[in-house]
Amino acid sequence: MASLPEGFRYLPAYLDRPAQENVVEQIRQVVADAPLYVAEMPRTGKPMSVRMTNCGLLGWVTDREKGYRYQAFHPTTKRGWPAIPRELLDLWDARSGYPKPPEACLVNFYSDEAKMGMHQDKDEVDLEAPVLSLSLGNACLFRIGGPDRRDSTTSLRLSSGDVVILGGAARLCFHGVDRIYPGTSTLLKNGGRINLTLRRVRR
DNA sequence: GAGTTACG
DNA sequence: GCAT
Repeated sequence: MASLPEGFRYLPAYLDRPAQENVVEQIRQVVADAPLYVAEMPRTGKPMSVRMTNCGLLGWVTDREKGYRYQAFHPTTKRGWPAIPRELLDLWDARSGYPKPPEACLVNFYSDEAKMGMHQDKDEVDLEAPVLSLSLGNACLFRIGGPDRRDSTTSLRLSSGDVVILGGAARLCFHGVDRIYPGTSTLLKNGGRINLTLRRVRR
């Protein structure tokens, strides 16, 4: 029986349905300004199955040439990212336990076929701040291990409205999304799943 | 190695 | 389908 790392917090059904609908509307506005795009793996240029965009002062991006990084503008439009919606800033204030505001909100859109390989979030300078994640739409099978890629892992089904926080020892633990469960939510009319992750990037 | 696949 |  594998155990979850210290600092991992799971808040099931943290947002009720009206609150989820509210956030989805805010994210629709973000996407209207900063369109979803297909990110590329460093060096190989292989496309990721997840489509992404960001809001906040900084956004996490990746492409073949420059690899993983944070930057202040959308890779396609070259415009600055839209602001993080107030509801998400409030969520951070309520649950992160961190005094400074988040600078980045990565918006990952998973089609019903999309996956995310096991990885660490380690492109932030400030690794003391937790990463706070909100799931919207179809459920997924989330998996988290330890700080070493070979560490044993635990799988967890995340549903719409669930919040997960990676802080403390969990902050640098490998994690990923093995599958989406199609048709498990009516929140998004066209299916799929949205994951929002709030991060503090700079000290 | 933020992908892909193969094997129990 | 799920763990690795």
